[in-house]
Amino acid sequence: MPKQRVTIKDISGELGVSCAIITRALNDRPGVSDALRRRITETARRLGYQPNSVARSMARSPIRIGIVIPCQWQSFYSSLEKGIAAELDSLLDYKVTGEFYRVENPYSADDYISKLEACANDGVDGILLADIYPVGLDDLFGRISEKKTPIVTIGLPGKNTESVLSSVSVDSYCSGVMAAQMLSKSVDAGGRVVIFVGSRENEEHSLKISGFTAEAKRQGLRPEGAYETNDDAAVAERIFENLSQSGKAPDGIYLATSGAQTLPELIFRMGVGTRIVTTDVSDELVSAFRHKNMVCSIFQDPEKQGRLAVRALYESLAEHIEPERKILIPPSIVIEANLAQFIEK
Amino acid sequence: MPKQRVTIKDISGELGVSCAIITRALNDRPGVSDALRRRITETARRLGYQPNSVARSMARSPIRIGIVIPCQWQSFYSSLEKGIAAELDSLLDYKVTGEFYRVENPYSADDYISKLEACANDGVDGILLADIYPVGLDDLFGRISEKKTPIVTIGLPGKNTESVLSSVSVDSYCSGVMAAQMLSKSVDAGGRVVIFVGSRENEEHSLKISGFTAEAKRQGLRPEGAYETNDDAAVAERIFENLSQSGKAPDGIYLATSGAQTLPELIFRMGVGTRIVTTDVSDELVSAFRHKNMVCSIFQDPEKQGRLAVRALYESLAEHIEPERKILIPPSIVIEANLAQFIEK
DNA sequence: CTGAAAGCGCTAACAC
DNA sequence: GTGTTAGCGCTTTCAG
Repeated sequence: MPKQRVTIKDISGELGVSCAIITRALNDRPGVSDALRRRITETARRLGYQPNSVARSMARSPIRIGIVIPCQWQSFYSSLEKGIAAELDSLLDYKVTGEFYRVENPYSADDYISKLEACANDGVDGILLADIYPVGLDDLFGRISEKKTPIVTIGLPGKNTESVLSSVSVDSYCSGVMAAQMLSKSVDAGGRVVIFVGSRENEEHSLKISGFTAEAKRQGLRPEGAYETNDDAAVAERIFENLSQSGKAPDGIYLATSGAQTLPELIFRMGVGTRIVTTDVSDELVSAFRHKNMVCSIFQDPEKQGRLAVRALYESLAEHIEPERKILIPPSIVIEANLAQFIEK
Repeated sequence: MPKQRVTIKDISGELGVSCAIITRALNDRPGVSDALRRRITETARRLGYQPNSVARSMARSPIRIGIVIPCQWQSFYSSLEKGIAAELDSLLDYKVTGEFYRVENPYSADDYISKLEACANDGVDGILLADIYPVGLDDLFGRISEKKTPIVTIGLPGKNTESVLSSVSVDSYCSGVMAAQMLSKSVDAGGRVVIFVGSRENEEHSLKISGFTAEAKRQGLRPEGAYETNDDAAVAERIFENLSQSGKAPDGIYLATSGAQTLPELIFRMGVGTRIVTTDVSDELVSAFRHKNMVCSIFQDPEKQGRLAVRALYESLAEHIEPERKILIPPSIVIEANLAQFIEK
């Protein structure tokens, strides 16, 4: 019986105009005189009007989201896709549907471009673009036709960001800092530490290097280099063996890419004391957590990245809510005791 | 243009009955012949009908949730309330409203009972009950009048759980295990560790003790006792000083209650080497993270507990979804590097 | 440029 | 027991 919520009907009553014109005005659609539009927005604010998102999504025409994503090829992408699918699913009642466009060769910009264009030509209302690996999207956006379809990316889009509504990624610099701090709890002061990444060209990987190196120094450790594995387990293993050749294996390693998850096992077999911080949690990695050299993993929550990206796009499309330009997921620390929560999903 | 979603209209067409009777049947409401009810549920399943929650919440009458919660007295409760309020807020468009009943004296069962009854008498559709500290709810449920209003608790409800629809709490045993594992990364094998709790009578605290003690042993540490602080900082400090009297301060401490957050500062001032794991993140604690003795904090995410509790109650009330009887929040590890994400909220 | 009317999918109130 | 009607708050035709 108290103050009900304000509806457009209230505004309509207050102003003596029809509901139809009010929606148009409030949703920035054409076909309203400037004078009336101003009066409407004005009284809407005065009355404290908040659109009812439930009623809105009931009435509007369906929203179609196109998803351009590499074929599942790393565990990262399959989790990512799971998150995207989950969020799409929860938006089903809101008349949102997703259409997947799968990129066969994730190293080919051309493949991305053709899928992006196909997607835009199909007339989707918004596009979700999973990152190109290992480089940014600069090249891409220079070449695709200028549709005004909003794009949300997963992974940092590189320099050419004007055409991107929002990007979702992990806070990579923070990941690096966290790895260094965790290592410093198990490695004595003055210990030598290294970082392995996929490719330095990838902005997120280079941010991890910066964060890790800076913090390692601050913690009194000795950072001794960043190595590129190209996400090839064999390469990673070779590099590590070379490093240990001279009899002095590093005291700590931050394996900052989820592309070479077999390295920990090699390190255990070698019997060196190197403490390890890894990235994410794949099946191969699970058993490693029991080993004494394993410090923790830094979890990037790919599933959450997928969910947030869909949601940002939806809110922009449906509720006219401008998303943050850059959505950063804070990484989590995984140890043996809380491992379960990161794999069950 | 493919297959649209199945609606009750489709079922109605299929069976030649009205939509009204279909809702009744599908929502287990009286006034439908058993035969028809069966036919309806049958074809609903056959057609793969999924109720549209958006349309449903538009049409139904409002849902009122009563929230019985202590006056904010620990930081835990203010975060909890923030989470509850946030979730209620996001359910506004779904015609859900919350009414708060604040308990003045959280140590008095009588106060809880009177508020619970007031709440039930006001005719709310569901009740959210924040835990009684430090004991369980056993005493309570023995005495309140037997309304069938569903109750969701925050915190373990003790033995008398039949009357509780669901309980939301942190995974306390896991917290204990995590604390022990984190300490074992900084404390040498054979090190002596202790745990401080609020009260052993509190089921969650005693679970923390079990988890911590068992895992400390497994990690080769020497657990040397669990101490009750009654959430009194002065008591906690006195106990710690006594422990260190003989010149042998413990090598590690798990401060498993958020009630005595000033202890770390004392330990720093004493200049002993004791490594510290704390609980949650309060303002007093923030500066402690820079200290070398600080290992981490185990975050119980009170805000999330509040959100999940509201959601469980809502889904049960609105969507007839039976919640898990016991919803366990996995704790998170807080170190200096990721501190920000836990305080900004 | 503005309004009237229909309807999203479901539920509630009332007839039959 | 079952059907009919009238909305929930908003958007979307389609007239004017």
